[in-house]
Amino acid sequence: MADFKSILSAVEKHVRLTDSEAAVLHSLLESRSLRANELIANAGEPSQHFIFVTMGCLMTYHTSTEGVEHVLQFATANWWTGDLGSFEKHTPSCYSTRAIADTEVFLLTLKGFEELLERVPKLEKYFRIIFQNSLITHGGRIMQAISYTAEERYEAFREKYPTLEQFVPQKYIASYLGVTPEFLSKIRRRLMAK
Amino acid sequence: MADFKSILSAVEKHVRLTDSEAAVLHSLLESRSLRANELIANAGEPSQHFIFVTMGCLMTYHTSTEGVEHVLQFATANWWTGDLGSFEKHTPSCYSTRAIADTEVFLLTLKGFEELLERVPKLEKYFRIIFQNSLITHGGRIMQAISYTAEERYEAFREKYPTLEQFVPQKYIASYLGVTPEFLSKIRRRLMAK
DNA sequence: CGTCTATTTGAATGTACTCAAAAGCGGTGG
DNA sequence: CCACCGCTTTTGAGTACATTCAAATAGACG
Repeated sequence: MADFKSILSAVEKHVRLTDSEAAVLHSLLESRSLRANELIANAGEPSQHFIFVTMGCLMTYHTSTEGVEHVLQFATANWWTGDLGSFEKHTPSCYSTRAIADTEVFLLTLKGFEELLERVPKLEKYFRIIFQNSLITHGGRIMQAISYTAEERYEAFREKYPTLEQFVPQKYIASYLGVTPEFLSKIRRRLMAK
Repeated sequence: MADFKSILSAVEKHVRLTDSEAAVLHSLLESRSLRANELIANAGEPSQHFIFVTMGCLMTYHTSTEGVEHVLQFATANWWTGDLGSFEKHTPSCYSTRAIADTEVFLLTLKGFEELLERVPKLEKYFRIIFQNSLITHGGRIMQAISYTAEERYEAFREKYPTLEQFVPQKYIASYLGVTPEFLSKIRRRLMAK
C-alpha cells in the first residue's frame, strides 16, 4: 500500500501543513496497489480520480478510432496524473490510465478534492504551484512537437527522463513522441551508429 | 488604457472579491497599451511580467537558432500569457511575446504576483483554476500534435478559434500548427476544393 | 519448449519541407 | 490617385522525413 509519508513530503515541498491538516489530507485519500498493465481509468467513462503515484509508473493515453494509442504522459513517483477535464466536468474521459509497472497510488475523488481544498485552503497554493509547473512542462513539450524532428524529440526525452527508458516498452515511448514504433527503432539504429 | 472591470469580472467568474481585495489587485497591476507588432517580452531576458489581455491579441513564440518562429500560444481578451518558467525562476526566457494587433494589457511583476497571493489568498484558488484549465487545453494540443495530421490540426484550430483567423496572419497560424506557411497554404487550397 | 508480443529490417508510399519564383495586398510617397 | 515597395501568400518541382505493410528476429512468460 502506498505510503502517506511520500505524498506528505511532496506536498510539504511547497506548503507546510499542521498535523490536523495532514490528517484531513490522509483521511480523504484512498490508497491502492496496481499490477503492471492494470487499468485505473477508462476512456469513455467520467474520470473518477485524481491520482498521485508514490511508486512505479502510470501512463495516460488516448486511443484513436483506428485503435492506435497515443501517450499524453507518463507519471512516475511523486507525480499527479489523471484527466482533469473529465474529472471536473463529469464528462466522459478521452484518456485511459494504465500501470506500466507494479504501482502504488493515492486516489482522490472529485468530492474529496473539493472537500480537501475547502478544509485545507493552503492546498490551493500547492495545486496552483503543481499545475503551474506542469504547464511549463507541457509548454516545452508543445514547442518540441511543433519544432523538433522525431530524432530531436527522442534525444530530449532521453535527457529529461533517463530512467524511464529502462522499463517503459519502446512502443509507448514512440507513442509519447508521436512516431510509429518502427520509426523509433530506425532512429535508435541511427543513433547507435554514432 | 486597459479597463480594470474586465480583469475583475474574469477573476470573479471563479472567486468573489471584497472591495478592498479588488483594490489590492488593482494597485498591483500596471496598465499598458501596445501597438500592433510591439514586443512586450523578449527571449533571452528574464520574463518580467505575467500578462493579462483585455483587448486585442498577443502571441508568445520561440525563435529557433535558424530564425524560425514557433508560436506557443495566442492570447486574446481575458487570457493570461507569459513565460511562467522564466518568470518564477528569473532565468532567461526562451519565448518572446508580441502584439499581433493593437492591444490593451495588465502587467503583473513577480513581486506583484507574490504580494498579491499573500495579501489576497483567495487568488491562489483563482490561479489554481486558471492553470488547471490551461493544463487541460495544453494536453489537448499535445494530443493533436502527436496524433493528428496538419490538416486535422488546422480544422481543429478553426473550430476552436473561429475568430482568430480573421486577423492573425496565416504564417503565424502555420507556425502555431507546426507546419510551414507554404504547406498551410496548400492545405487551405485542398479544403477549399471541397 | 511453444506462444505471444515487442522490436527490427526493408521496400514502397505519403506527408510535409525546401527552394525558387510568381502573384496578391497594403501602405507610403510622389 | 496611382505607382512602387516590402511583405505575405500561392504555386510548383524536387527532396527529406515519417508511415504503412510485410516479414524476420528477438524476448518474455507460462
